[in-house]
Amino acid sequence: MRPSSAVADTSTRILDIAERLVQTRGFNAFSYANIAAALHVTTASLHYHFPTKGKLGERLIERYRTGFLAALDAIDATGADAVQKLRAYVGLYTDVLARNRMCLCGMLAADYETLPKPMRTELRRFFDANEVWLTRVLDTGRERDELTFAGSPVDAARVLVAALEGAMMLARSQGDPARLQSAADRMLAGLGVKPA
Amino acid sequence: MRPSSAVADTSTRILDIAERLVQTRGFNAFSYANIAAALHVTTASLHYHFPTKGKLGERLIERYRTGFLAALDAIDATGADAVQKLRAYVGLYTDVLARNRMCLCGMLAADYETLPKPMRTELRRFFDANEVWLTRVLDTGRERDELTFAGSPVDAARVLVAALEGAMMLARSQGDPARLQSAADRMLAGLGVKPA
DNA sequence: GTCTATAGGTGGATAGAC
DNA sequence: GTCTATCCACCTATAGAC
Repeated sequence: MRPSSAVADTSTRILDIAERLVQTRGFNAFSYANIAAALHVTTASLHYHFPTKGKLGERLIERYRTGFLAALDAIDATGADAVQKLRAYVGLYTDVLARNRMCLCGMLAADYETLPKPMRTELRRFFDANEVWLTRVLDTGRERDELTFAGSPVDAARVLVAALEGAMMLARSQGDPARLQSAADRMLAGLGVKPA
Repeated sequence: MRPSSAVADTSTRILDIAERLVQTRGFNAFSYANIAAALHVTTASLHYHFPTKGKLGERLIERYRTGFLAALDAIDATGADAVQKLRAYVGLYTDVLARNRMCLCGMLAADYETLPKPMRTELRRFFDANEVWLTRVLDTGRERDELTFAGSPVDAARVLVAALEGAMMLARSQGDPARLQSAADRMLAGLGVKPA
């Protein structure tokens, strides 16, 4: 999920910086000039790698989704039970906030109305994939009596994502990062996960 | 909560238009030119009423909070029980989305890092006041056995707000407004509110 | 791949006439 | 209160040299 510490190529470094800017400021509040300054190059140089801001945005979401899904695969690979998987899933969100960032796609969801169509499509893909994974974990977990909750797994998955995204935003603006973990604990409790 | 249908003075009309723009596009994606065009005046004229964009933003949040708190007072005035109050509270959010808007303060929470200090202060005030009301309803409701939930009322209030704000954003970007009500129903069920 | 230079547009904001 | 005119900073993007 985090950029490699090895020296990366220019495109990657551009994406790393742009990602941080979107995660903190939003898509409409950063510029090529911001990236150029951080990278000590000119804005013309950036356009060689990403012809338009929209294209840069598309690659940003695509890469974020890939990294996120890789993290979900890694959780699956541990062979943990549903409870442990959910705790690890929540950890992906708390880790982002711990680095003083918001979820890239949560930020872009707020910017949705102003995004070019291809970015909107990429954004939907992220939340769809996220939901698919979470729904499967919830469904399987309940079948195995590791989890307890009423209603459909997909609805439970959606409200969990919503609560995490919302809590992250509110935690920042209320100046209290601990509220994210607190919200997550409550949501997990509602799924039959006992306090750690 | 909605602008009066009677002819309003210029300052009010400016706020009405700016409010809609922020609720759909965010604070950094609207301009004085947008408002001027909608109002058929020049941007210079707008600066007479609101000297800076930051001051306009402050008044926007202040007015939104006042309207929101008035709506909460109206809910209290009905003398309804906690269950009915919570349903009415959720209705405030679904009404906003039904008008193709986001919560003004949810949008500004995403823009938080880029906001001038006075706007940040106003924003916190909104969520604090919101939380105080909701906490009281939850606390009283549980005392009277109208609600059932574990943990502190304030934590329950916070996660409910987070879920509603998050669900509103996701409902829009996933093109499925019904997800907000669905998320709300789930959250209320977790507070011991039986399906309507 | 990165640069200089620049285009063409939009941003928030102000001075001063009416 | 609203206008015209204008400032200057910033924006995304391109052309063409190196």
